[in-house]
Amino acid sequence: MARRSDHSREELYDLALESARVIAEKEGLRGLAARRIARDIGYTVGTIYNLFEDLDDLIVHLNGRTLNALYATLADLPQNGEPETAVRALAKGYIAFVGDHRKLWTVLFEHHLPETRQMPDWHHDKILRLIGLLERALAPLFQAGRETERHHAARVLWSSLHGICSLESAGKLVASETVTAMTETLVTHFLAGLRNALAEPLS
Amino acid sequence: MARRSDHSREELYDLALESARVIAEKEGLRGLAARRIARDIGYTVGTIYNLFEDLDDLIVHLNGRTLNALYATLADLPQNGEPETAVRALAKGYIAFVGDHRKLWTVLFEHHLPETRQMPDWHHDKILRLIGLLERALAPLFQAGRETERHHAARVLWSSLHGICSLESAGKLVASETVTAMTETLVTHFLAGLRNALAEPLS
DNA sequence: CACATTAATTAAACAGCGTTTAATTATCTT
DNA sequence: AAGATAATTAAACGCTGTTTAATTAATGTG
Repeated sequence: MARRSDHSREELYDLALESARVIAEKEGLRGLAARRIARDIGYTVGTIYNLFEDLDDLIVHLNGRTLNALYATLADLPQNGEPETAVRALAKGYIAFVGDHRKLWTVLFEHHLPETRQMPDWHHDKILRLIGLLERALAPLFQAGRETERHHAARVLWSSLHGICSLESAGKLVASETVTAMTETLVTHFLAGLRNALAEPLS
Repeated sequence: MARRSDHSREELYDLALESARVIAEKEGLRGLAARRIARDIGYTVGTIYNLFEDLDDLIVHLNGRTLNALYATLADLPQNGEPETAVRALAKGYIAFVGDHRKLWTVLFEHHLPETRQMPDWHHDKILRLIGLLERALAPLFQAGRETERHHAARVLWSSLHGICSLESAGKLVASETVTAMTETLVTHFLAGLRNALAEPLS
């Protein structure tokens, strides 16, 4: 009924997010409830509210960890010289991550903060870091001084890949198309078109 | 306290979904509550549950109407001969729809049924009908007998466009990139790459 | 027209939710 | 040892989705 020294603040924070992760992997956003997480870690709701602003905040932190995990799997991928192979490797890794942690990944994009609140900066940074991997993969295609275009192209690829996985995962594509085949088509044609455009001196 | 003949079943169904639409446009998924819709239309929750299986079902029907509205705005777009211009027109219309009905459109993709349940067939049909617009726009690029490839390419474009709007709308792109610019890049390079691949007799 | 049936509607209840509050008490500071 | 700090709890508030039994209006039938 009062201060316990069973766990440090950091340990509690970790226990809560780990419990949230397990729930999310099993049941998605619908299963994520403050009281349930509290019960899981052997505390009461109040402790959750001592650790996090509210449930939205907890989920944002959970999503931060998901972004970390995604980065970890993509960051140590072999990044060859050819943009095509590097981009394909990243896409393959991304798709594999989605397959291995479907519900967790879904929470990442299914959860929306109320519009009065915005994502913390560190969340944006984690996303930037991921897109940075694509930018690096694309680098050989762009001359120095063309960082803006590279930046832009990486975002288009990132978003498109997300869209493919997202619709497929939500069953909103209705197709027998596999994510892999669609991504292959995207990467092939987009990069071909991009290469071609960059070869012409016009733009 | 019993049967009223203020409205027919169809009228009630319509009132409920219209109320849901208004709420969703203003407050998104978070505002959608069975009791609130009931109150809005001057009935009690029980009536909502007499009309719909549950709240998920109601939202699926709301999303069906959103898909209808989207189709209505895209279907009567001028579809010129050139795939590039037709696809661009569709993309522009799509982006405009998202801009005009952001929250409503977000509900469409933010809402996920529990995995034990699946979307009704008519929902899939509405999506197929939309993708069909893209397939038609791409038609001139493909020879007869290449419907599978056309089908496939349309899905890739559709998903990519969705991804761009989705991440931008959720503030998960962090960029000053406008949706329009990203879509322009996507369409340009993807179609250029596609055209090029189709010109080569190899595949 | 009367009576029986059907079906819409309601109020009430249940169990859960997010969040806040005041009280308690273990730990930390002095 | 005493006082301040901060973690933890139980309890409450108002909300939620959903189900239930009761009510009664509309409908079908003789």
